[in-house]
Amino acid sequence: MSATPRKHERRLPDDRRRALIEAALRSLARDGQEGLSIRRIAAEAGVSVGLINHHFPSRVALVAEVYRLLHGRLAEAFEAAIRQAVPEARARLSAYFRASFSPRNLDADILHIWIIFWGLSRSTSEIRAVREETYAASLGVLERLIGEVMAGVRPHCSNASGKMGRRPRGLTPKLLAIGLTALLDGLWLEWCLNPATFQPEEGIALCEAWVDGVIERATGRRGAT
Amino acid sequence: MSATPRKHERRLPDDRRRALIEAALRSLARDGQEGLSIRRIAAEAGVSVGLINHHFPSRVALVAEVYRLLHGRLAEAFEAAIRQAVPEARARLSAYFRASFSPRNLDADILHIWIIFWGLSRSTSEIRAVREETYAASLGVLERLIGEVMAGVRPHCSNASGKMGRRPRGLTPKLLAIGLTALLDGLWLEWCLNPATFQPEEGIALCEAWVDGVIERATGRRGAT
DNA sequence: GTACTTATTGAACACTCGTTCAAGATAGCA
DNA sequence: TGCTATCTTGAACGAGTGTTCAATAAGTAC
Repeated sequence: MSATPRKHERRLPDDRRRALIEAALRSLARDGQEGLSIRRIAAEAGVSVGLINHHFPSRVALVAEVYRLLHGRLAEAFEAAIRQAVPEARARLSAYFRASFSPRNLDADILHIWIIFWGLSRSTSEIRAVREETYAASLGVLERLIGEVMAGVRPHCSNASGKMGRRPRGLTPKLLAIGLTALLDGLWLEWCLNPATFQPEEGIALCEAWVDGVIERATGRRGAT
Repeated sequence: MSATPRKHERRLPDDRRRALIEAALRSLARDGQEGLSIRRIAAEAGVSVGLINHHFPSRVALVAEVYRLLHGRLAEAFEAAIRQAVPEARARLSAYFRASFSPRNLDADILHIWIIFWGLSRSTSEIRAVREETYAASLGVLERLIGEVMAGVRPHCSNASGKMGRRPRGLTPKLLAIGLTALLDGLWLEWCLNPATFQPEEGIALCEAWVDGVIERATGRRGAT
């Protein structure tokens, strides 16, 4: 009646790689900086230390894959939220904000991982490269949405007191996307350092106000009533 | 004829402490995360490893002092810029932005140190406490300026902390200060991760647009610019 | 059932880490 | 010129690091 006394289980390289990446993500979420340790990742995956270097050329190669996985999950969640929204660009931006501050994404343990990645990207060119690649992708999504809002879709908010100032020059959709990304990153950062600073709905309100105020002004048009 | 062959120089505790804090700051700026090492800090200060624990109870106590020093320098620079500006609150806010993106403050090596502090504040309560303390101080400065801009109050008038005016959607000066801080932090972060993403004057333009658009809207008044 | 490929193990290596503490050096004071 | 207080040194310690690699074992093909 004895079960097979296997000492370990062999898995296909692709399966094992994915399992290691996900274990590393959990280790990072659980232990922060210290979760980067090969031994902790191996323990989290239920595997010996040596296995990681059998599937990844180095530790940073694994971390880079964790970066890609985490970005992919977030990007997928945001794009799903956008797809489910009303087709107007302005409404889709709102959906993006709601997704950004939804309980599902406001996970301090996960958000802290970005801080670790940012720290690594200074000295580790491989991590820096992944950051560039994922930042450009995120920026592109926002740039397109902002461009659509500026181009023709009427803002659904009204501005009772009508006079607009001079049209600010040089606020291109790309620069505005950089600004909005900075605002979002800054709010995420503050929220994960101290969730008591503001409420999620206040974060959304700040983003909405940014769009209503800054994009509308940059477009040089009055808000349609 | 022979110079005294002293093996080391004794210094007063306060002098030595300050020298160690400044050496730690240089070490952090030079080597990033690895610059946190006691041995690197000691080498940067031209001192033996053991001395640090003679003047500081632990390594994090020293790092906390570096945090305070760095914040103090930045805060001093910003407040000097504000003081030198025209007394109108809006102009002082602009001076704050110009100081924020001046070449003197846009030092990637220094900005990277904030990332290290943010990372430490997750696991180290002492660092987290310093972050709270300095964040609250920075926020207070911006909150006061934003409050004055919204109220249309001149800086020398005593500012009663009563109601400042109608604020349609709960965008209080404090919440707006949180948003502006997030925008500034996000822009600093992106700039130090990749200085090629935007130019300093573009960063200033984004902040100005934020004030012109968001604060104006929150106040329910038309633009002052 | 045997041969073979290779996923997996874990000890070993050569570091770095923060902290401790006995021993030594220095400056002020007598 | 001692004497003394204490600033300073640096070896030692125990623990942790990423990576390497010979040995092992699991699953597949024959």
